[in-house]
Parts: sequence; structure tokens; C-alpha cells
Amino acid sequence: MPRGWSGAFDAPLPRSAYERPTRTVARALLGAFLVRREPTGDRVARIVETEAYVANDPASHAFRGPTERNRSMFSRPGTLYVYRIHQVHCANAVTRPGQAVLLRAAEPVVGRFPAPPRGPGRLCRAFDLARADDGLDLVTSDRLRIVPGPAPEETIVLAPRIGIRLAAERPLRFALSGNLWVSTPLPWPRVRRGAPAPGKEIGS
DNA sequence: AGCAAGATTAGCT
DNA sequence: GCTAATCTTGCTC
Repeated sequence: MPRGWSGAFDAPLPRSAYERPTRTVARALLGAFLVRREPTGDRVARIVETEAYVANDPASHAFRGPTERNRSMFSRPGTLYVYRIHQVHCANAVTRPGQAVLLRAAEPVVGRFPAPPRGPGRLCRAFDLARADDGLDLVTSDRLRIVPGPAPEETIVLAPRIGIRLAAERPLRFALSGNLWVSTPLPWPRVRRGAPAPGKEIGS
């Protein structure tokens, strides 16, 4: 146990928790705590929305293999992958090689945040995550980790991912139903007439 | 070397 | 709902 981690949000999610099918991890991270430890105090938020970027996924940065930008996606499970898009950053937890879970939104629990962690860009601002944090190990880091939380009482819903063009219809976005910190309201706001109802419940 | 597109967000109509 | 901001990545020439 690294020095400094002796408070309430100690025990990090073990590497084995990341070394599972990406969809399983995306769902399992709901209700877990993202924890940043600073000399000034902890910042803790409960993860309420994720997206899975899986193998052979045209929307994934890893689709065309390793590059300089995405090399963290091919690092160990539990590695943090941070990239820049437009003028913001987005953070992912790496699962299996070339796959990751995008952290889209979290609910503040402890500490003050520079921005509300609602939406992937704001979540990074809330935790001061930038490209310099790319490659950090969420299992062993002194600064940042994910800690298991109680099973969510909210229903978990599955919906298409946000902001992508390729494979846009695949339901790989996971969220806690009704949670106000989810970045986009569910059910899905743009629905084709005759299309299946979005926000389908997949479990309780 | 140049360039089009992007896992976003804030602000305006 | 729409668009600009803003800049990096990675593909193409």
C-alpha cells in the first residue's frame, strides 16, 4: 500500500477487475469511486456513466493498431489512457489490449471540484487530468485510483455511445438510470420513429 | 509537409 | 439546434 492511502477510499480495484471483457468492466465501474489524493485532501466521485471501446471497434482509437497517441491502450489492464479532443481531455481505463472504458460522468462525493464531473471533458477538468497523466497505473498510483463502491441501487441502462460517427448504433454506453449526473438525459433524446425504445434496462 | 476530422463543450439562435 | 473554438493525430501526397 503506497504511503498516504490510509483513509476511507484505500483499496484500489485490483488489476484482475480490469482484465475482463470491456463491457463487463464498463458496467462494473458504475458505482465505483474515482479517487484523487492530494496533500490538500481527497477528491472522490462516484462513476455513473461509462462507454466501452472494444476490439474491432471502428469508433475506437485502437482500431488501426498502436500509434503514439493510443499506446497506453496497449499497456497493462488498469492503465489510464488520456487523450485530447478539441480543447479538452478524456480519460479511459484500459481493460484488455487495445480496449478501454471511457469515463463519461461521475457524481461528486468528497472534496471540491474545479468543474462538475458531468461529461468526459469536464470529468477530466474536475480531476485535473491531462495528457501528462496518460499511462498512469490506476492499480498502483499514489495519486489516482478507482475504488470499489456499493452495488448501485439505480437500474443500469444501456444506450448508444455519444459523439461518434462510426459504429454509432452499438449500445456500448452504460449509465445509472435517473442519475442527474449522467451527461446526457436518458432516454436517448434523438430517436427515429419506429426505432426500438432507447435506454433499455439490462438489469437491476 | 499539408490537411481533414475528431470518444467535446459553451454559448448563442 | 447549431456552430465556433482550437490543436493534435494520423493519413495522404
